[in-house]
Amino acid sequence: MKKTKGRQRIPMEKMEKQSNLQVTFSKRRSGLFKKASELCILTGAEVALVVFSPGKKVYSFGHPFVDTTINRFLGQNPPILDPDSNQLIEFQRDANVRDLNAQLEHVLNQLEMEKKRSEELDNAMGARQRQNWWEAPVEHLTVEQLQILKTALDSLKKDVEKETEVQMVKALNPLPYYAGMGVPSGIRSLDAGEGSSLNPFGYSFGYGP
Amino acid sequence: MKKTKGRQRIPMEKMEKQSNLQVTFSKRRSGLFKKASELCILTGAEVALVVFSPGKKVYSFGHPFVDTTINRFLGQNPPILDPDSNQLIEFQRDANVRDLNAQLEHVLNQLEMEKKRSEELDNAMGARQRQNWWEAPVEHLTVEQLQILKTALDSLKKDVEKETEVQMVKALNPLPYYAGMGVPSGIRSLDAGEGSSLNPFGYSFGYGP
DNA sequence: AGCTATTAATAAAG
DNA sequence: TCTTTATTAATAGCT
Repeated sequence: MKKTKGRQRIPMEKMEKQSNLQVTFSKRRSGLFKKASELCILTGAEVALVVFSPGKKVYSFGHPFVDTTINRFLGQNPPILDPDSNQLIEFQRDANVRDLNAQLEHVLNQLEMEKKRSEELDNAMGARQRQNWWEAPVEHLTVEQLQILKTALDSLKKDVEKETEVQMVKALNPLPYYAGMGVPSGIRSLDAGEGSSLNPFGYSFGYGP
Repeated sequence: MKKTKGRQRIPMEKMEKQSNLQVTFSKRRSGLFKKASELCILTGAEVALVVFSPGKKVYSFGHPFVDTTINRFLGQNPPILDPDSNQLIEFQRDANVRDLNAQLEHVLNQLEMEKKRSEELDNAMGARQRQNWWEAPVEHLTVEQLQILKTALDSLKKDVEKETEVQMVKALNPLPYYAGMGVPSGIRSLDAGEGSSLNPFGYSFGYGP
């Protein structure tokens, strides 16, 4: 005997039952993000995907990054270099190292902005409201932490850049073309609640051996 | 007898055969856009999707519009927020810190994979081939550098996690902001060449020539 | 959060 | 590219 009715066709229209809507959103969002990442992996396409849930929580996915792709779409960024031909694995690896560098650069920039924003908050508004909210004047501490973080990232960035530079020289020698963009993708969610027990990126990639 | 082999499982990795890659991109792009629109219709979710093909042609989909959704994501166009809620700003910033953490996590994973790949290369194939390629046995040095990088990232990650943990506690005060539910959807493509005449959900490809 | 019966998506081939 | 299979993948309805 059949244990369940199994999948049933549903009309393509706004779901009314809140319960079903919620679970359907979760399932389909997962599927959508998976499809997006697969498209990137399979074809090397550049993708930016932003989704606001019915509950207004935001989820995003990007390859190589949400922001770079969006900026490019907005016509404000130069196109990312062509991955083109199938090449020696070594070169791919080198490209990936460069990607890490780019990614760190990205994170660094974000951090810079966060720091600025924190400082602005500290200056612009008194600590009163935030005290009410957190019961503690932790803003300065936060700024300091961010500063420390910033420093750490800076030195880290130097390391990566040094590494990258070496690799670049080696890679540029025998190869006539210049390429960037490798495997990396970025995904993030401002709220994991609706995303269930997914990894920090809100979704699991089929990376790895 | 079977006319075709039907669908076959394919490895989730970059496709090498250009012919297949092209057709796969087309098919999967269609599927992705369809899924995105279905998610909107079914759950009323707000979505922005931008895809650059391997050939750098761009396709986009948005509900209610690509731009509005992107702007909202970028925080440029904050939909009617509580005038007195600096909490929202605080929360946003906290969320961004969490994003940084996620990004670092991602970079870390990438680095891990790069390291593995390097080691595999060192073991699997002798340095002979790469020597021919680069004229120098620098592979070991690279691995070491990656190792150092890994360590640096690890400690950095701890820092961020600590910071994040603090912020999380403070931010456990979700504040979904208002957003109007728009009916219209918009989709556009800067290049119709790669787009088919398919139009399963009322979105159309191929503005312009 | 798991299961299973179905439907939907899609890799191959024409 | 468009159509037709033959399979695999996604997911609606339950628990």
